[in-house]
Amino acid sequence: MRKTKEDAEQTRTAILNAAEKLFCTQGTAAVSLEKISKKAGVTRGALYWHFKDKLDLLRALHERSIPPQKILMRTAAENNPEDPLGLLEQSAIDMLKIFEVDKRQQRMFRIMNAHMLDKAGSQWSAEVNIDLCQTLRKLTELAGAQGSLNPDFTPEETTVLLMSSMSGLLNEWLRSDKSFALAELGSKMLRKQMEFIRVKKPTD
Amino acid sequence: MRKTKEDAEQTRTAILNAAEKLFCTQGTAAVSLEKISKKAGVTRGALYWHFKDKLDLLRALHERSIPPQKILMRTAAENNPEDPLGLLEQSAIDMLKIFEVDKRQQRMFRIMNAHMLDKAGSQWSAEVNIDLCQTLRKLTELAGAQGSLNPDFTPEETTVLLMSSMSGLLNEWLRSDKSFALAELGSKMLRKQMEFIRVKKPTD
DNA sequence: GTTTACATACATTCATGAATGTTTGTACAG
DNA sequence: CTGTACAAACATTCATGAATGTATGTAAAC
Repeated sequence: MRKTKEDAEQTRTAILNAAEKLFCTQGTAAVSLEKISKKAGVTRGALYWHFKDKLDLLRALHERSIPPQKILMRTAAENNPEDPLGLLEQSAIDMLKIFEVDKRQQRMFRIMNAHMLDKAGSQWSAEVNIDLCQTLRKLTELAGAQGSLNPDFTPEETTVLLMSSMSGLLNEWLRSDKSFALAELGSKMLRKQMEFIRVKKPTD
Repeated sequence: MRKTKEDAEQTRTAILNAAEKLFCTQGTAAVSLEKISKKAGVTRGALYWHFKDKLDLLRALHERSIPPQKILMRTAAENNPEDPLGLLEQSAIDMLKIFEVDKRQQRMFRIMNAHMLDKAGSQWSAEVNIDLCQTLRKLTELAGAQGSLNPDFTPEETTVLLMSSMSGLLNEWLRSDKSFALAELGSKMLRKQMEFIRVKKPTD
């Protein structure tokens, strides 16, 4: 039997990994705690030692994952935006590149996406998305204030469009079983979108 | 006690309505057949008379709903496309307008979206989306063949972009609790997107 | 009288959570 | 350095409830 702290931590992560994969493929409701612990090579006793219940497991999964939105936010928050829209575009592209190769992010995206309805899940997801929306709003409003935004679109509308196209792209990529090059096509799309989001300068 | 065929049909639709609302707000896994029948004002016996099990209920729900994709497809298939991209744009706008006011479509979109993982749900959803993709592909390839497509994008890429932005827009609209005018903003976005999807004709 | 359209009752499965048992690491006394 | 006490890290067992599915009852329609 294992007893050292390293081994305990190893068990914990084994449980988390098993849960992540099962949740991703079968949904959070369909997979029992026994399935998870079995896949992790332990019993339910171990699971209940490390986690209070299924929701606690989900919370832990959510904690250890770095959602793609956070990455975008972090990049956008760190830099001082002298060119908000350019920063936004680059951050989004970076996010796509990371998401494309990070299986954990992909799984968590699926899990949290499907778990939106189940009461508790909406809390975290909503929080994350509200944070993201506010960051985007800040950047788009800054762009609007400094006159680099196409007057056809308000900052709010721009935020909605960016949120939609990004989440839609990720969803479509996963649903189509990664049938296209995410970062490549996404970058192309973003560049074109930025063209009409930016102010038209026919004669500068 | 009710016994006529009308009454039976009425009971059936009452069950479907109850299921639709509960599934939409709480997710398909969280709501039991008893909750559904109770909300419908009947017992589980009635439910089991009309439907084999929960999946059969979902299938019936899916059958009686006209998914927004179907509308787009129908419109696109009926008309003979002399201007594929224009037809596509108009069809998408029509879809948005209908979706914006049709609560049933909104609920079904939520349900099917959340049910993607639960094995069986993916079957129908996948079928619908494959159908939609193929129709879009047909139109975009036609546009490509007749030279109205921007050479920067292949027909496949265009299909992906349209699918992404549309589904993303619907998702964002629902998730933000309808915080913006769907058809209005969607039309604006589509018009701009079509500008860069269409071939640039600087000197015609 | 036969089938429809249910309601009621019951059997069964299954996940959960708690309670308890067991083994091992670890600290400390001597 | 050795035995002992205690707690961590699990495994095992059990009780409970909830959901499901089925079997049966039954009144009205046809």
